[in-house]
Amino acid sequence: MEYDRPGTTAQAAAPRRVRNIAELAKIAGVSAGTVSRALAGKDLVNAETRERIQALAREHGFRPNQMARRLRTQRTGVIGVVIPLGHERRQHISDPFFMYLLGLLADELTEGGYDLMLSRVVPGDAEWLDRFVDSGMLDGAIVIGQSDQFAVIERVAERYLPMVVWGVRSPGQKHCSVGSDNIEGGRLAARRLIEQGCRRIAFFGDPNAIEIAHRYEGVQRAVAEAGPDCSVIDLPTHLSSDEMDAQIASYLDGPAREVDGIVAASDTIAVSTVRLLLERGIAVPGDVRVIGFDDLPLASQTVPQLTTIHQDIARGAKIMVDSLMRRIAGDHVASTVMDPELVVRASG
Amino acid sequence: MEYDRPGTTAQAAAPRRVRNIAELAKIAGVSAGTVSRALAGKDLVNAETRERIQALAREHGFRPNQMARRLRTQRTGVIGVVIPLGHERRQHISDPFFMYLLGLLADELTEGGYDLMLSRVVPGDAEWLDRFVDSGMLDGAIVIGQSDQFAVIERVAERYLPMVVWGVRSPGQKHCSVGSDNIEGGRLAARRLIEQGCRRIAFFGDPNAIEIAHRYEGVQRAVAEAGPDCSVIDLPTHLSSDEMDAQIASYLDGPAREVDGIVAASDTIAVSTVRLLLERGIAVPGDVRVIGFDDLPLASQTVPQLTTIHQDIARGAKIMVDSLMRRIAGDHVASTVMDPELVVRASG
DNA sequence: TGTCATATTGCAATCGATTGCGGCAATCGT
DNA sequence: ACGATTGCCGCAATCGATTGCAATATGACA
Repeated sequence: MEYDRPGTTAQAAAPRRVRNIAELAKIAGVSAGTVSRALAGKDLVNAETRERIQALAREHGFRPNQMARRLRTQRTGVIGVVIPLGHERRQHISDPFFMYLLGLLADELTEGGYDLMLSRVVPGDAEWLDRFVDSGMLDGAIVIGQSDQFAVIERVAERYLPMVVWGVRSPGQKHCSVGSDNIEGGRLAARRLIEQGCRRIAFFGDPNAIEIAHRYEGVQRAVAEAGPDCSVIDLPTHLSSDEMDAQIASYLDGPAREVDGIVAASDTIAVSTVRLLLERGIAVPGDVRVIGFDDLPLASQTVPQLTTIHQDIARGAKIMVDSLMRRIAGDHVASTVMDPELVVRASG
Repeated sequence: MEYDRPGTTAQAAAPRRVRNIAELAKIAGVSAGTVSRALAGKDLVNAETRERIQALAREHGFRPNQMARRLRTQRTGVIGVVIPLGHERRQHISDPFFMYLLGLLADELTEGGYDLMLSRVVPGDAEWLDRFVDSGMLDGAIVIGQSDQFAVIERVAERYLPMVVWGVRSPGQKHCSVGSDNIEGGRLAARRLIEQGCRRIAFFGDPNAIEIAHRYEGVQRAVAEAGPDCSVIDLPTHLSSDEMDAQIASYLDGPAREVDGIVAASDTIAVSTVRLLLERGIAVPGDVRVIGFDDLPLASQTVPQLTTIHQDIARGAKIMVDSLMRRIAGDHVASTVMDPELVVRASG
């Protein structure tokens, strides 16, 4: 009574793995070309043999090598996503804004049958973006944030069309960007503070990134419009996501001690700021009002919930992917600037 | 006086783009093989010609096609990262835990010269993982979370070695996993609640994912150990990240009305829970204590800060990449189980 | 000057799938 | 019954870089 003869069973259960089309062709008794067509489901091959070949492929666990297919077809089905971390000392991808946008992009792209290749780049030289788009692995590229690499992006955009960038649109800019009106966003934030009675306002953020610079500019404009009794505190710039807490603390204990309103360049900064204020016994929004930027999910999860400038990031992701698809198809697609909105919650 | 003759200058400034090695070889007056070796920096070619070719490549903006190189060398330099969303209805990648781990993995992998290919998969059939690892584009694979796909992962692991999985280790398991002792974590959380005087405890999470099931089991054990006056409230299971708020609310207003302690299956759930409790005028931790799981950055950013079970995710990421590298090299690497720790902050 | 070692470079096969073109047989039309 | 059409399939070139081996040139040495 041998129900299970080792070896025999194993062999039958798991046939020798087929590694390429030629092998499968030999087994099926047809040519490689036919197998290729059959697996692709083309109707140039007889329906019967097509199914036979597909069954054989399944049985032997065969799947065509994508690398070869892509080399031949010159189409990779991969979109590269890259964040230039030019203005950041330490190198991490785990910024909540970026992660959130990345997730949305992944959803949109997989929807369209594309894979997503993630590359974190710390621009050491001027060629980082060239290397990325010339890698020959990409059908298109998405750049998240211009950081301080505007010129580099501009140069590459001139010769590489299927590229879309999250960030600001500047006059005369060549590359296709999608983003919010950051100046207007900054202005909205500062106006809100001013309307609520704030007079000494601080901006927490690093203007080396161009988007942040725009937000700061918006704040300055709103303050200027408000008249001479209203002012912006000048702060030392660098606010890396690395030692953010310590730096914010040094602001709060130093030059920003006198402020009654803070515009944070991002929700992440706002959240930390609120927490540090509360730890010092300073009431939010009682003593100091804080306004964030982005309106990430976390903005509504904190206590107090964050008053912030809403960017429609989900729509932005959709537009980016859409614009990219059309650029891949050869269309010329213009930049998009979305309107930011003030969302009043509890912190400011 | 013609300083600038249009055409001539343009041609000199931007030479015709070279598309492949053969073209560059023709320009350089050597063979394709030599160009390949020169660009790879091998010392088989004369130093002088090597530099000449490299200069030529730079001048013409040429970079070898990675697809072809990878086809030939059978090495892609790409690690695939996939999250199976088996137990989730709606499909989004933007879960904070996943995003955080992904960021860390990206950092580790890019450090080692690898690119990262992201794939969000909603397992429709049993072949999703086969397709992924057989795509021929990957040197290795990282699976984040076993979801309800344990069996599938097990099957693939038996024939595909370079794969590492974030999640639980079960007795006799074939695949290489890295994760925390979730049962112990659940127990730690419940013990803490019990020590603080809680007697009616609820667990918020969906046990269809095996890790969550383990955490729940830990909670049950601790409660059982605490004696008969302590109990766990039974809740309807599904808690998708999609409509989390509404579901938590329905718990709080329904079956969990009487609880004095809550173990949340993740910090995300804990944060929402705390907020919803506070909105109902229920004090945390005064009336109800809440303990999270993961200890994500956001756990220390909320008010009140979250008491939670700490997983050393950064170390986990490092170990995963490390294990994967060694598996790619052919080593057999065992699973890793890390010890979770209770971090007492303010919520519980 | 002849022989042999060494330094460079060229040649051509190779990775694995795709696809235009041509061939062959079965079927159709008259 | 014979030429024309159609359906199905095979052949071989192709995508672009890599690499083992052969070939050539150069220099060293006796």
